Order: sequence, then C-alpha cells, then structure tokens
Amino acid sequence: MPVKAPPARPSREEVLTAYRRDVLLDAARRVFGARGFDEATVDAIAAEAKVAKGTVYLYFPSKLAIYEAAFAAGMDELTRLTDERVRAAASIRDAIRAFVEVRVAYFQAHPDDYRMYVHEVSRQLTDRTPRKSTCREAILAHTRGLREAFTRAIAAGEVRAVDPAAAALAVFDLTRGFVARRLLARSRSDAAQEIGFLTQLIWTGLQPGPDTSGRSV
Amino acid sequence: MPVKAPPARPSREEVLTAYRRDVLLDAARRVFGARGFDEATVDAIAAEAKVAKGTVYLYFPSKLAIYEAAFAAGMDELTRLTDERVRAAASIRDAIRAFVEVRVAYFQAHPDDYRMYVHEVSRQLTDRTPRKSTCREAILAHTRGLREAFTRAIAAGEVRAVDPAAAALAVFDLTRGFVARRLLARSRSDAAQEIGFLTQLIWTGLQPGPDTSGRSV
Amino acid sequence: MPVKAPPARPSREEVLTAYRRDVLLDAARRVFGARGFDEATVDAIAAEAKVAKGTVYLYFPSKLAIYEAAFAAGMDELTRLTDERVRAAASIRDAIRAFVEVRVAYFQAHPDDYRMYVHEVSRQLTDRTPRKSTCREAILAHTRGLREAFTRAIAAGEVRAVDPAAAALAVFDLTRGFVARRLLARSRSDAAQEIGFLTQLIWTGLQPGPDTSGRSV
Amino acid sequence: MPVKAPPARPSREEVLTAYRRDVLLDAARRVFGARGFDEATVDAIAAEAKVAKGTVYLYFPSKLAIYEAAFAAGMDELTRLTDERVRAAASIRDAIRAFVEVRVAYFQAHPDDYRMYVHEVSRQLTDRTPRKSTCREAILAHTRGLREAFTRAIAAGEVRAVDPAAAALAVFDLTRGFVARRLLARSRSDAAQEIGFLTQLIWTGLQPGPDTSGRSV
DNA sequence: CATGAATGAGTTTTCATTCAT
DNA sequence: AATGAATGAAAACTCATTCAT
Repeated sequence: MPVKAPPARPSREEVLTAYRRDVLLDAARRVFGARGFDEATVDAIAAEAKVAKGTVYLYFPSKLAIYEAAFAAGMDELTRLTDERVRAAASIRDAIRAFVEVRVAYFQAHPDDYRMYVHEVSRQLTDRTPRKSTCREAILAHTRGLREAFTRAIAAGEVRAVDPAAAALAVFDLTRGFVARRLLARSRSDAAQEIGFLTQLIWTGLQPGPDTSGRSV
Repeated sequence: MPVKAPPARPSREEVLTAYRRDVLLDAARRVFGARGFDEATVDAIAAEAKVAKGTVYLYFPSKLAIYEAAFAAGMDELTRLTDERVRAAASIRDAIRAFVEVRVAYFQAHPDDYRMYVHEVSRQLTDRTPRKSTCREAILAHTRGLREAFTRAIAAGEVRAVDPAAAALAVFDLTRGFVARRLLARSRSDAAQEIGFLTQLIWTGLQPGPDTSGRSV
Repeated sequence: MPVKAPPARPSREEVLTAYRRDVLLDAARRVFGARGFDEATVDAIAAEAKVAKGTVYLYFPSKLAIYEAAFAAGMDELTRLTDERVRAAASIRDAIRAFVEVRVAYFQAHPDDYRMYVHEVSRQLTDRTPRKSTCREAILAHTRGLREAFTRAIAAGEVRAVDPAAAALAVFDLTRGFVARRLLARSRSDAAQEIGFLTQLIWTGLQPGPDTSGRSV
Repeated sequence: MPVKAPPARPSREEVLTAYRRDVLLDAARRVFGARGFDEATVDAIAAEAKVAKGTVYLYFPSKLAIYEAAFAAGMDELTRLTDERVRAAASIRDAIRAFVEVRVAYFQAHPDDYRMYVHEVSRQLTDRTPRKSTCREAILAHTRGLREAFTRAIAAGEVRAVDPAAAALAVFDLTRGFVARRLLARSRSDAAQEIGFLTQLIWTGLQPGPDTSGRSV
C-alpha cells in the first residue's frame, strides 16, 4: 500500500525563518506607514522589530525590497478580505455595501496599510525607474470581485447597463475618499451613517424622486 | 472728506522681490511635482530657477517652506478656476459637470500640481510635527462652490435632501480617482465620455429605471 | 592693429579651486600610500587635507576617482622626471644609470607614490570591472625614454642587438626590486654602490672576464 | 639501547583536523588570489571550502590568520619546488635558467598565488601593526638555493666576483617582472624565448662583443 | 542682495566575529 | 565539532543649511 509522501511539514528552521520575516514585515508596515518610504529608516524598522540592523538584511536584500514586500502583504490581505465579503453578498446592493464596509473596517484597523497605499501612489507618480505599477495591479485586484458582481447584476437587469469596470472604480474612489477623511480627521464617529449615504448615492444618485426613502446624512 | 491712504504702490524693490519669489515657486512646483518632497533637492530648484542655491534661502527659510508655498500656489490657482466655473453654472448638473471638467483639464495641464497634491496627502499622513492640515483646507476650499451649489439645489428641490458637504466630497472623490488614473496611465483617451459617465452616475446612480436615457460608457 | 585676446589668465576662483584640488590630491597620495585603496577612508583623506568630508566630494565624484587622480599625479610627475634625466644622458650607460638614480631618488623622497604603485598593481590583478590598465600605461610611459635610448644605442652598435623594449623592462624590473627592498627595509644605506652594481650587471652580465674592473658590491 | 619515542602517529582526529585545514587553505588561496585581502570575505572562503562560516573560525582565529597561512602555504610550496630544481642544476647557467623556468611555470599554474604575493607585498607596505616581514622571509627562502649556487660559482670562477645575494635578487626581480607581465597581459605567448633572453642578459649583459651567440628576442 | 564653497549629520549597506543550538 | 543566524561597527556618499566674499 503506497504511503503518501509526508506533507512537507516545514522544518523548525523554516518556521523560525518565516516567523522572523513576518515580524520584520509587520514592523516595516508600521514604520513605512508612519513615515513613508523616504523618511523611514532601516534602523527604525530594525528597532521596531527588535532586531539588529544587520538582521534585516538577512531577510531582505534592500530597503526597497522590504517596502515592496510590506506593501504587498497589506494589499494581499485586504484583497482576500474584500473578495471574501463581496462574493458572499446576495445582491449587488449588498456587494457594494460589503465592499465599503470591509474596507473602511480594514483601514480603521490597519491605518498603516492605508498610509502605505497613499505613499505608494505618490511614489508611482515620481518613480524614475518605472517598475510594474503595483498600485494599478492592487486596484485591479481589489475591484475584481466588485467588477464581476456588477457584470452579473447588469446581466440580471439589477443595475442599468454601465461599464462594470467604471462602476467598480467609482465605488472604489468613493470608498477611498471616505477612508482618507476618516483617518486624516482621526474621526471616531459612527461610520454606518456615512456608509449608508455612499451606498444610496451609488444606487439612486442625487436626483429627486419618489424613492427618497434612502435618507442621507 | 477723508483722504484715502496712498494705494501702497509697491516699491521697485518689492516688485523685484515678488518676481523672484514667483520664479522660485514655479521652479519648485516643477521640481517637487517631478520628484516629490524627499527626492527633490534645493539645488535642483535653484538650478531650475536659474539662481544660486544660497539665493533660495533669501526668499524662503527652509525647503519645507518652499514646498508649502509651492503647494499653496498650485492649490490657490485651482481653487480660483474651480470657483469661477462652478459659480457660472446655471444648474446643479452643469455645476457638477463644470467641476469635473475644470479639474480634469487643470491637472492634465499641470500634472506637477497633481503630483504635489498626492505628495502632500501622503506627507500629511506622516507628519510628526502636526501643522495645520493644508490638505483639508485645500479640499474645503475646492469644494466650497460645489457645496453652495448643492445647498441651493436642495433648497430648490433640484436634488434630494442630502448633506451638501457629503455630496460635494463624493463628486470630489470621483473626480480625483478619475484624474489619478488618467495621469498614472498617461492616458490620452477622450475624457468626455468618462466625464459623462461620472456626471450621470452622480445624478441617477446605478439603479435600473425609466431614465436610462443617460447612457453610460 | 589687432589686440591679442587676453591670455586666459585664470580667475581667482579657478586658482583657488585648483589649489584645493592639489591639497586634496596630496592628502590622497599620503593616505592611499599609507593604507592602500581599501583600507583608506574618505574621512581620513578629508582629515589629512583638513577639510570636511563633504568637501572632498565637491572636487571628486567618488573615492575611486580620487584614487585614480592621485595615482596619475604621482606617475605623471615621475614620468616627467625620468624622461628629463634619461634624455639628457650622453651614452646608454649614462641613460641606464640616470634611470635608476632618478627613480631611486624619487621613491625615496615620495615613498607614498611607490606604495600607490604597488597597490595599483595589486588592484589591477583583481579588478573585476576591468578598466584601462593604468599600470601598463604607466610602465610604458616610464620606459619610453629608455626604450628610445636603447634603440639608438643598438643602431650605433653600443649594445648588442636585443629587443629595446625587453631591455628597458629589464632595467625597470631591476630598479623596481631595488627600490622595493630599500623601502621595505627602510634602508638608509648608501645607494650608490648598489646602483653601480645594477648598472654594471646590465652592462656586462655575470660572466667572468677581463673587464672585472667594474667591481660589484 | 634507548627506545625511540613512539613515532607520534597522528590520531584519527588529528588527521581529520589537518585535512580540514588543508581544504580551507586551498579555498582561501583561491579566494584571496581572486579578490585580494579586503575584497575577499570569510563567507566566500567558507562557501568555496563547502563548510559553514562558523567552521572557519574553529580552524583559524581570524581572517588575517587565514590569509597568512594561505600565503605561507603557497610560498612554501614554491620554495620547495625552486630549491629542488635549482639544486639539481649542473652549472650556474643551468641554475639561473631553472630558477626562472620553475617560477614562471608555477605562477602560470597558480596565478592565485602570484596575486597573493603581490597583495602581500602591498599589505606589508601599509601594515600598521608591523609583524614579521613575511615577504622578506619569503624572498630570502626563495633565493637561498640560487644564492648558494652563486657562492659556489664565484668560488669556482664561473662568474665574476659579485655579491651572491645581490645577484640572486637581480635574477629574482627579473623573474618577477616577467611573470607579472605575463599574468597581467594574460599572455599565452611562448615563454621560452623570453626566458632565454633573461638568462642571456644575466650572463652577458648588454655590451656588444664577440659572444653575441646568445641571441636576444 | 547674490553667490556657491564648505560643512557634517544622517542613511544604506556590508561583513568579521560570536554564540546558542 | 559544526552550524548559520544575529550582531553592530564602519564606510561611502548626499544634501539642507550657513556664511564669507
């Protein structure tokens, strides 16, 4: 009877190495989030991770590599969460609401990731050695679920026949602006009301009409 | 009859000084726009303005001060243009369209100012010596005309009863996202169609309905 | 009557700049001579020249550039001196003696230049980014006069028909070894006797013969 | 009759230890030869010897100690070969030729050892913690056989009455220069002719004469 | 006023050496 | 004995700011 190969259980070393990498990435997200790429120092990241400076270079070849890994880590996590919630939505209205909610909640919990995102947009605009646009990729990934939901909703006649990508980006932009103001203002106010406004706006626009049941803020 | 104080005609010196300042600010907008705050050097600004490095410090006390003045200069210009166009609009729909159009056109013509804006948002998030939020102020100033237009439109029943500030910010956010993608992608595509989509979206939302006359992209 | 253009008298600035460069190059020759390329620090050169570290970078773009300029400065000076003395020699024997004497004296007076030369040979052997071989060029330049003297001497029948280049290099090698030992041993002994030995060796070799009047050491 | 002490047969441990040391020294010669002292890293040596970095420090107390041992190993090998060949020579001319030939061949086969030699000369010149001059010792050892041959030859009237040490060093210097150019130029040309020139030069010098049978290059 | 040479604090990165496993 | 992760000192280079001319 054939015995299955052992499921590649990671060795003790590998576990420790992966753990250290995570510790460093978390530290990097905090430091880059707090200071941006240029103002952040490798020293600060090392201190935040409570290791010596040289140790950082055992896990990442350069400051830029740390930055990119840290950025990707945050974006990947958010992509996963967004997808999960958006796919679980029963209707397009729920999908929109889920998208806004999960992202507001995520950035509230991980403000450093939001700051990294803004920094990255900023860097992309000035980078003279153009690398692949991590930002555009991130946006595409984040809106994928929503785009698909829009496509289905249009086919089902739930929403009018718009470009699904443009619609998804509109929701994305509104969400981003909303998150930005909450973090900039360090606002602790209840987000639910404003989220309601956004969702309703997307749904009915601003025209006056019989359906003013969706009250605004 | 009271005699008016002399109209404070600026002296020759003052005129020259103001001129030099302007030259420096223009240079600073180009350099900061192209490289961001950290990557820009005072040397580069001086070279761009064709003055010696020391001269820069005769007009501004520090690199940061130049940056802030340059940022404010761009924002003031855009505020003026936005106000002008929005106030000239006959209806709220025209006002929204005017807002989007003037800003897309401005940032297309002055991409450096857009980059400075993004950098500034980025910097605000990380500033450890919290100064007055120039970004929030800028947003407030930019949306003032739109806010007032919404207030009037709501009173007139042209739009449903929403928070005028929230509505104005929504338009602002959608515009910003649109501009960002155009500049990031260096897209030269025709903006009119997408602007039409945005305006329509704001107006009718995405719900299906009898008024699908507003075609989407 | 046409007036000659002014003879391009160097400006005050240019004189000062050239002076600083020289001060830095002298400091660099001392430091690189004492420590070699890798062990030398830009800090040490700056300190030796009594300027701040940043100042060094106003005059040279990199540590390597300082090194190359310092090396070339020493080699050029020695080339000039060697040429001068060798060309002034009346006979080939005098030329050989002049070559040895001028070089022994030079390196005795400028031991740092000798050390730089040795370092440079060493660097050439390991340089993975092969630049033009400054060493080979230097040797060619240094032996040019001697080569020409040999060529003439052979034509005149003063020496037997050997390859002038090979003969010049032999003299060069013997001189180098001699200098090396003097510097390594910090020998203060009278060089004249040994120089006599070398000259005689080149002339008559080691074979026994009637002309043993030229006694060796 | 006294019993000899047991011949100190090395234990298994000792053999293994000696073996590891040799492996490390060989790796060190390659690495130091290829990169020089400063550019070589202990990591590279460990990798070349296929051991972990820490292991290196079980056999040598410091990078410098490895370097010195590696240098000595190469020099010892060459000393042995030189001695062997020079002692086997029947005449002084043969001895000179043997000296040149064996060294040219050795350094051709082990260019790393030549590079180490040059580096070491370079290092000796700059060493601020003066240790015993390994270079001078090496030269003394290498020329011992030749010195003795000269002494005998002088006594036998085979060569004129020169200082045997000075004569040996002259041969050494000419050989060194020749080797240097061959390696620097990566020359693959036939060495025999040039070796002939050197031997003849040493023997008859450059004077014109009846014995021009010794043709030059 | 204008200049631009000089300064030196600050940043990234490397690597010899140590030491817990 | 062997390992290799961790350390932190050191070094090249940049650039905002100052100040003598």
